[in-house]
Amino acid sequence: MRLKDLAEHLGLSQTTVSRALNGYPEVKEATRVRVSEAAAQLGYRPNASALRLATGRAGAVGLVLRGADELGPHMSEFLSGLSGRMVAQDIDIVVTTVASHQEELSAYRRLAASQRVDAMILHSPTLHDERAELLLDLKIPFVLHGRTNVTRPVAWLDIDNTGALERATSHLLDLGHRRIALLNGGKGRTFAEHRELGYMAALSARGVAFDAGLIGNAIFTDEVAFRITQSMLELRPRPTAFLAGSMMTALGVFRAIRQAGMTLGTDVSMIAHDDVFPYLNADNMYPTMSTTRSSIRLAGSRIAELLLQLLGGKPAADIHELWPVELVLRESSGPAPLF
Amino acid sequence: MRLKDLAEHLGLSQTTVSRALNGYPEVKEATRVRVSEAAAQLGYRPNASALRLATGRAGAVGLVLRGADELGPHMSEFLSGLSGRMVAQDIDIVVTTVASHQEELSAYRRLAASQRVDAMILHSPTLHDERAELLLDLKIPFVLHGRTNVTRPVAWLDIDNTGALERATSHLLDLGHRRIALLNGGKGRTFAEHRELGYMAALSARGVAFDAGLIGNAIFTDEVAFRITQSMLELRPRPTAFLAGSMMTALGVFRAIRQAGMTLGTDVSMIAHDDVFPYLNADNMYPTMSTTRSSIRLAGSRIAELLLQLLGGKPAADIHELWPVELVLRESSGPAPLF
DNA sequence: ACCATTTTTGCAAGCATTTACAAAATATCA
DNA sequence: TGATATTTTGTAAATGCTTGCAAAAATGGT
Repeated sequence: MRLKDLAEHLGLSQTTVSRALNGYPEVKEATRVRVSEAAAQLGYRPNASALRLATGRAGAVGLVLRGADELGPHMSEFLSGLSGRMVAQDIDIVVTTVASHQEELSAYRRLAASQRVDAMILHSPTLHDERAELLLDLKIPFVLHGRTNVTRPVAWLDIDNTGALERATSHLLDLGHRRIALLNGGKGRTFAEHRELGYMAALSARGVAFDAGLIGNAIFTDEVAFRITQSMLELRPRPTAFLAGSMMTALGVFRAIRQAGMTLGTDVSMIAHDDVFPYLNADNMYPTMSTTRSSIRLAGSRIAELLLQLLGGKPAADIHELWPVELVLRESSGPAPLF
Repeated sequence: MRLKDLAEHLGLSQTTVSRALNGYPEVKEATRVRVSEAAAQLGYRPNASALRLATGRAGAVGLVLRGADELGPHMSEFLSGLSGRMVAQDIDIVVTTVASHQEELSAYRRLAASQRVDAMILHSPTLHDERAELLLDLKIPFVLHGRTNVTRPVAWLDIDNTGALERATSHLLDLGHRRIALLNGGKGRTFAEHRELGYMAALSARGVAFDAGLIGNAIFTDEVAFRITQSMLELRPRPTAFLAGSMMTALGVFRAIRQAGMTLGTDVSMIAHDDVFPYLNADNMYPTMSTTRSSIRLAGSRIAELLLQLLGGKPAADIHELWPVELVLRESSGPAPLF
């Protein structure tokens, strides 16, 4: 069913039918109704390729994922939020996975040159991100989930990681903890650096010495967190509190604490960062988990919105959002133990 | 940089340039080289929309995901495999998320009517799957990951869930276990039904009574598995072995066993299904985990291949692959305890 | 009933590619 | 050296939509 067929069926020109369906003002109301009904009845939908060629818009946004580690629960939630909003505008999300940094850069070049997407989502940035520079050079609009240091204006949405960690760390210090472990993300990643900044700021505000041995930089998985926690618990004096970078990390820390015969919330405290996974509720854990919380799904749908604004012509320089992070205290964080 | 520009730059017609780049035989070798070099030099790539309109192919395949629960680690791995293969053919993967069954069906209709994709990937089927029927009605080619009962021919790739569970269950029976719990996927889902079939077959082959209380049907997450295991361990007589539907499930079972003060591999045994996640290695666990193993990532890349064959004209009826599942015995499965 | 507006519709030219078909250039052979 | 076969290139139509501009129809005022 092409536009032409529909037009013939109605005894109208393609022009009129097209205008009726696209809400142009110069078409008679009665005609519009007649056209809309016929279109719905016959299940007409414009051919996407033709529409894209005619309008010059790709009707799609791109998302590049590196390896499977980036395609974990965080990205899943984010993608849900993103897609939910995009589907309403009939904009596709084109997902590409790449295995290396080089592959990633050439993926952007490919997408840009073939005009497959109108814009990109850039995520998990490093402090100085080559990908952002490339996208700017390629003049392909994008919204950054996170932040990075570039001179040219960039649209971004980020959560206040520094503030979150500063508050969480301060709270643990208030409870008497002095040996506080930080299970952070990979070195160089902006969010991890920001978190470390907040952690350090809180420590130095109290004059508490910093111990590099209490910082772990790794991917956020159960297993990895389990190992790191195990070895940290063997330190003397051992840490009495843990800051876990994600809920997955928290599960690993949890396991290691239990395996060491200790009890979470009394022997050891923990505050985890909660990206709000529907299937991993901090309230339902034993003990319930104290968290710094910010919905990554919400971030996804908001970024979709920002992307639409960007495509609508709003300057990237005017698109910046820094979301505050809640600190929710539950049972896993308690006073430091007295040895 | 359009084809026209490139052609003018070379002093050739669009036709010749197009043919040179697309490997047609009737173009002189010297010309082809000259064109290819200029194209590479100037970074020319055909405009995707124009190419799609001209060829009538969408150059994309669709993947619809329901809610975030479907977008977990399994899908992530699968997607990696799929994308890795598709990128080589310059075929996009268009991802849509939907919140309800109705939304899902209309998503297919939308994709089909607008000819946004050449084919779809259908996954997580039920025994009788309405979505498969719809796709068949819409005449949109698809490859099914799993199996379903439809009369018309369907291309599919599945693993031998029945065989896997039959072997795993038999092995536990050999070790003397008589109360074996099955933590299965949602009721009605084909893979879950197939697994139950294998489980039942093994039981009845030994004349072991079936107890409905030992079967759990739920999503494969740590938390849910933890709860189910906890309550099952309170049964008297309690189960002495667990069949876990996924590695996430296994982690939950693990935790519940430990929390109950029991030891995995001696007090309780477990065999888990391992979809091979790079960050969750059965060999690195304590104790190491016995598994039924089949790489879901490999399935993803193979399905990409099958999809290409299907688009190449191979009849769906000829595209069926049933993969055997390995049984890898490690430390988590041992003899039944003597009470 | 006529003219001037205003509203509504249609014609045809894009958009960037592919690909029948025709034409030109080159090679082959007597 | 032509005539013929073969290789190489070009012309133009087609893909299905949008949209500038022109034409037709309806409306309003006198």
